[in-house]
Amino acid sequence: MVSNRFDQQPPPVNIGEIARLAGVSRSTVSYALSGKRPISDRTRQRIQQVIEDRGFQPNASARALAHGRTRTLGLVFPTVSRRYTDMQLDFINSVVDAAAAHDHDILLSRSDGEGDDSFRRLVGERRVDGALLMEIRAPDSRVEPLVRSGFPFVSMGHTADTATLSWVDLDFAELTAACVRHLGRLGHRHLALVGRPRELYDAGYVPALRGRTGFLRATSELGLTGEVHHCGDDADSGQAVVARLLDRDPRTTAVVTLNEAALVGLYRGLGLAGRSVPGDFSVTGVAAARWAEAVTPMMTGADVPSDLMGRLAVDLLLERLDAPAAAPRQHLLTPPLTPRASTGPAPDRN
Amino acid sequence: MVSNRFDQQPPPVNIGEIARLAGVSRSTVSYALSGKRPISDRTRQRIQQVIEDRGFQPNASARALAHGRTRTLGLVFPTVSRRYTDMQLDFINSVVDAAAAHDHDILLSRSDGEGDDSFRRLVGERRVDGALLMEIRAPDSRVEPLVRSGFPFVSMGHTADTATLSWVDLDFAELTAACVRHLGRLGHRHLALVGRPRELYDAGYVPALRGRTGFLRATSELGLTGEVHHCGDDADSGQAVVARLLDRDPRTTAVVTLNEAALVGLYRGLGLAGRSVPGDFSVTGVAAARWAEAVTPMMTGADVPSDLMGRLAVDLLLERLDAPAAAPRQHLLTPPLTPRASTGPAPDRN
DNA sequence: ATGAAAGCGCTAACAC
DNA sequence: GTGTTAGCGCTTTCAT
Repeated sequence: MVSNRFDQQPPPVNIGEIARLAGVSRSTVSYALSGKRPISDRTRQRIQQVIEDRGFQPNASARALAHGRTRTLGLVFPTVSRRYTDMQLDFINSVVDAAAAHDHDILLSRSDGEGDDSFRRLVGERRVDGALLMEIRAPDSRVEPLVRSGFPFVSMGHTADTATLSWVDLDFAELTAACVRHLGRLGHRHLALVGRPRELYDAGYVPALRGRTGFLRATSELGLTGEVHHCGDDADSGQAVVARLLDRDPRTTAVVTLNEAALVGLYRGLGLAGRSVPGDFSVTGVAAARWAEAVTPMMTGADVPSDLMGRLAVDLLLERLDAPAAAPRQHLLTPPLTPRASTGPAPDRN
Repeated sequence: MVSNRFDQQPPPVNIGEIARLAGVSRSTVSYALSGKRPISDRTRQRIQQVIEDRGFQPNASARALAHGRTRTLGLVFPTVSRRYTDMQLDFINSVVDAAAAHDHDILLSRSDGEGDDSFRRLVGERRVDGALLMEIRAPDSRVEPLVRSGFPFVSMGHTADTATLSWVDLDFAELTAACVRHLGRLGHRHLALVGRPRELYDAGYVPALRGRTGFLRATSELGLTGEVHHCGDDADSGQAVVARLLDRDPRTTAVVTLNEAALVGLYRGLGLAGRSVPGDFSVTGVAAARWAEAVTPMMTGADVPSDLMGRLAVDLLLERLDAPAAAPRQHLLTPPLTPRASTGPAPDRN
């Protein structure tokens, strides 16, 4: 046993100690802290003084046990996503900040539902008051057990149960459709969709699915051809998909992309294929502004408002916690296309 | 008050209920769960049965209060880093997984130390058993209060107190030096360092500082010129820094970069400046393999082992928790340069 | 305006 | 091998 600077663990001050030193009862200290009943100025000041002297801070576990609230929210990612994407990172960030603004903390968990240890700890052991489900899929194994147990949650993305659950989502169908219409107006007749990795579709990842639906519907409504392509979440895959889509339909003059991580590679691939953007090829889609602006020429597209979404999700969840009986609410967002420099008139082909 | 599916909150089962149904005392149930004292097979089975029937799971707050351990670790980012970098994302991921492997959860916090609400909740209210400090700086306002209070923590990156604290770090000085020596062997005489954003240096961000030191020492030892440049954490800044460094010393034929997010832009800038990699310009540095492999030609460099580092940090912290009196330990990692395609002999200049 | 006391749900020392 | 009981540190009725 080596002696070191960690030895001097200070005695943990508790509310009883404060009460004793201030010459009052524990309940008085508690009420002085919560303000839930009137305390004379004199006593309050004395208590305040002692609290500051001893640096007292109420123990969170005790408080949670007595009060029934942990003031902690769970942020639950499915295990399929091995790595977080940039967009998810933004969410984590905004969720942490939004929660902090309400004196809440965020507990991170990667789990798929009931069978999962982490999930059990989170909801079963009541480590958190509510959960935020990231990367929602349909069906999503996390949803059913939560609904059944009445555990409060908000999902990022929505499944079939639109009206009975609380969620925040981007209207991917409408966003891709808007991209298609934009390209249609510019005269493009042969489009391609650059989607997310095949695994996500197989896993029922909703945004990807809805994006595809919107794309197919819009192209068919406008009488355009539209080929759908999967694409890995990385630059190399983006580069590779260009060759595939030009091979599948050489007439293609524009793409709509839902894959921001592949964007850099997409441009690289187009360069290699001898297509210049936006001269003879247009690119648009849905991505964080940061990605859209990282490429040259910068991409025209719908910017994902991660910050807003994180904040809305936290607000919705806290709302549920405060009023469990109130009707669930939803936010379906449709950010406008931000015009940049990656789309132009379809090249002449006669 | 609208009625909905959330109304049916099931009565929370507790250990007393289980004891009653199994016809034993609460302590017996507790011991059956923990295995801390022998239980007859018959009783254990009966208890087990009831537990499964009612889906009982011990309440985490109560357990934490009684046992003095929350089984939660805090992951603390300073507020300066507005967004997480890719590397930090990898850490978050690996830390969450490593913690989960030991039945622990991760609480996220953005805070700079004592004055901070989030920090107070975390350590003051004892929401977590220990903390992992990300993005350590020198001086770091989070360190002193923690040391003073004897709160267990491990930092990613190390400050002056090398031997008395627990930390995991990359030997940035040695890594940049290795890059310089590599370039020196290839005949390059005029180098530049592409660093991190100026704010990080100003904030005393240690990896950035040590990287600079190693670069300057190695270049001077080898009689090479070496110019240091700050660079924002994004592609555009990477592109911009190329112009700056070629302007400062037009003889420059190689760079060492510590800035992975700027890498794509760095390549783009070199292309615009008419330098081909590795024909007439070499690029090397420290970055996650994913980034090094995202560029063409792929970057030769030291790959950051985020996964390993996250795991080591969690192990170190749990070690501290189990044996607070043991001497602190450290891991200083020096991953080897992975040869790829971005470095070559210095171009002839006569 | 304040105090006493009964929990919150669990663990563990102390019986037997 | 099992039960009894006293906490863990706080909140909140119920008294006064």
